[in-house]
Amino acid sequence: MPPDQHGTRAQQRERTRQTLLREGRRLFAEVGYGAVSLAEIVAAAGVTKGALYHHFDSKTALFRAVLRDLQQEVGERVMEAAGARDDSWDQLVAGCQEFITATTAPDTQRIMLVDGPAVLGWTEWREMDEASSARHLKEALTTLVEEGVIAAQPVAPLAHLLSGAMNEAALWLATSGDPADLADTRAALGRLLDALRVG
Amino acid sequence: MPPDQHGTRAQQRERTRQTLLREGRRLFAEVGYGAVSLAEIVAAAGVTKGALYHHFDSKTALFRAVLRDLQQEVGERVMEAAGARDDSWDQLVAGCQEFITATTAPDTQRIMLVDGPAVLGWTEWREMDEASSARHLKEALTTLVEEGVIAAQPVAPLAHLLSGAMNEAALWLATSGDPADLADTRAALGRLLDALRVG
DNA sequence: CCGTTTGACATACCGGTGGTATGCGAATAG
DNA sequence: CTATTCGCATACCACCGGTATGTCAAACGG
Repeated sequence: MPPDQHGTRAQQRERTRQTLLREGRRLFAEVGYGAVSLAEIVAAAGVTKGALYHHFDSKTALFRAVLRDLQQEVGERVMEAAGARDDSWDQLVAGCQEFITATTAPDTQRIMLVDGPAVLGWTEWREMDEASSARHLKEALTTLVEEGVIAAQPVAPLAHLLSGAMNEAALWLATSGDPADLADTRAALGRLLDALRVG
Repeated sequence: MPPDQHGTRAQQRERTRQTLLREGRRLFAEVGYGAVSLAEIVAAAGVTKGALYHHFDSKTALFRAVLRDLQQEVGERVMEAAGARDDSWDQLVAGCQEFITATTAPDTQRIMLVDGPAVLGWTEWREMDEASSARHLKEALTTLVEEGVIAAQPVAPLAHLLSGAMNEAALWLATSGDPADLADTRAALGRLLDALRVG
């Protein structure tokens, strides 16, 4: 009995779970958490409510799982963009720019930035954000303080200010549609970041 | 028939309406929009659902009215704080600081910053915010650009970045509880604002 | 190979929710 | 004094999130 092919059972389970997550993400993004019913989600996934509640404890739990995946994806994109640079300062700037780009996708927005805090509560949302992307921001700022690139100061308030600024900017850019706004925002953010450097 | 005392009728109507708004605001703030039912609201107000739907079209409409009042109050506080200063630059700083102070009240937060965008959608929430407080921020920045205090640049992206930064900061400060965080945040925000000044 | 068990779902059902249609009684108008 | 308006209560509905139970094939032990 080698467990080489412990197979069809767990495979099917995972397939169903992924389908639920996929359709849930799509519908949450399209119409928002409050406006989508479990009946719609399970219908789109081709299963029933029984299947959904077999995989997730509640509608909120499904949303939480969707959000976690999304944040992980964004976090990886940010880390990848930052990792392509050598200088600590360049890593910060690249990471911030990539974050805005990644979260400007309209689908992602509603889940990550709008419904997330409302559905899970701001505290839990913050913890999840911290675990995925805000942590990288804090680490980058800490490194820069240690290197003396930016003035010595508590990094937590700074991280929150910057995180909030980028979130709101991404939200705005998604609705503006004007490509010039993206460039202007990047420029403005760059100026704000530059303010941190020791002169 | 002078309409001097067109009286008890409209008075009672307004009394009921205000009671609904008061209890609605309290419950929305305490447990959040999704977790409070209309039954609870009308029970707390001492009326029935018939009364609520006579005054408001829907649960969302009641929330919208509550949010509008709240934003107006915050907007007035910000304008008052700014009006106490003469210099344009001081007005901006005072207004920003007052905004953070005003929106750090835990009750206000959930309605204004968390549930607001999720319930009404980010677009409508932005329009309402624009009408109450973000407009003042834009105007202050425009004035400062005209006066040459800060570098010539599009004010819209800047306003969004700052607005988002302050929103997130207020959210964070409400949960941190540490008074030092407030001071640190003000200092950090001050440094970011200083970055805008022409050297 | 076969009975038994497990587990991944489907089905049936429930209390409660936002929303609506209607009824009613007092304040107002004429 | 009658008619009408209107602020609100009552009764009711479709639907939603959540639960309890049933079902049938895959996994397993012998």
